[in-house]
Amino acid sequence: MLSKVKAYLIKHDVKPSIQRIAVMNYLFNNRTHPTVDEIFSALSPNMPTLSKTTVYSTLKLLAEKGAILQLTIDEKNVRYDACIDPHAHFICLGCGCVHDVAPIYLDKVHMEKYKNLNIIETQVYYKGYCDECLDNMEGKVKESAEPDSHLKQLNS
Amino acid sequence: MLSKVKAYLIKHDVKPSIQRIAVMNYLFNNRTHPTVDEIFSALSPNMPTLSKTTVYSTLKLLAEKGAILQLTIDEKNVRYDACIDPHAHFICLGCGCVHDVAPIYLDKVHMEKYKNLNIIETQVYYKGYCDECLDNMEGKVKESAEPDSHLKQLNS
DNA sequence: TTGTTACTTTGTAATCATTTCAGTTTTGAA
DNA sequence: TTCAAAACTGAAATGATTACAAAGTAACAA
Repeated sequence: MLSKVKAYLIKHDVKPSIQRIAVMNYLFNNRTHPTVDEIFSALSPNMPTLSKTTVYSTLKLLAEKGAILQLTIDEKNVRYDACIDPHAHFICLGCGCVHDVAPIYLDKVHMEKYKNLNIIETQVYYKGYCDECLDNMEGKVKESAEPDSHLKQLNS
Repeated sequence: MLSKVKAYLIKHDVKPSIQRIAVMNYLFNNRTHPTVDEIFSALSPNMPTLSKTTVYSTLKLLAEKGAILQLTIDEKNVRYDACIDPHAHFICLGCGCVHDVAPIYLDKVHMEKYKNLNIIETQVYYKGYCDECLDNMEGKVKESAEPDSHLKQLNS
């Protein structure tokens, strides 16, 4: 079962230590874009000797090797994503949850124009309020929470 | 001269104090996406009583009111941008410089699909190496600095 | 003008995510 | 088995950001 994770690490030029397998496996099974703390807290009970420093260094290594994505959509905490296929992210300004938002394709003509920029990674972040939070607001705070001046939709 | 800045603040429902005008004016004149520290260090000499806390709270207020943009493209520091028109950002993984990358238009069909997400802000971040850094590399480290596994271009 | 009230600014202290580092353990090749 | 390199650990340091209480300022009515 974990041999798949092991193979994945090796494929990405990461030596598969117990700790690295545990972190990578957690990310495969938890697509909630967890923070370092969440990952550490989840693994710690079953791995009492695990150090948070190791979680930090492992995530850094995995991101460097392209095995995972590092998201800065949340100003408070860096989040990690095992899905490295092209897709965008949505964060709810109410509850802070982060969702995948399916593959995004940027305008071909536009991308052509910036070929010379040597882009090796693209991040698309959407910020707004999820359905659940909107329901909880029920019009009362909604207005003040969404000032027009915040509207910056980039669709043509 | 500063009355324009003043009017801009009032337009965005921000009371124009001396400090707020100074911060906003700095952002208007410095389109380098400065960090809190850069803004504070630049203003401090001419405003010896200015507190860094004030710079923090002012930037937070301005962003909340939609007068400026808050960028999390740089993992180290939050950066601020006086230009609130739709545009994307590029950060150089070598020197850390941040450039504007002209307006980006996301695929219309795609956006239609996510109308229900109540998106009120969109951020598009590109990461790569600027020309200057590429020149300095001259092929030697270039290879190791750009592993294929990092390639995640989102253009179709 | 004076008094009152709310808002803003200031500086210090606290917080919290992240990094550094030195010592220890593990791994893997000879 | 031995040994050097790599990985892990935990404590301490760092550095950005926030909390907070006190001082200053603006608005405005009496």
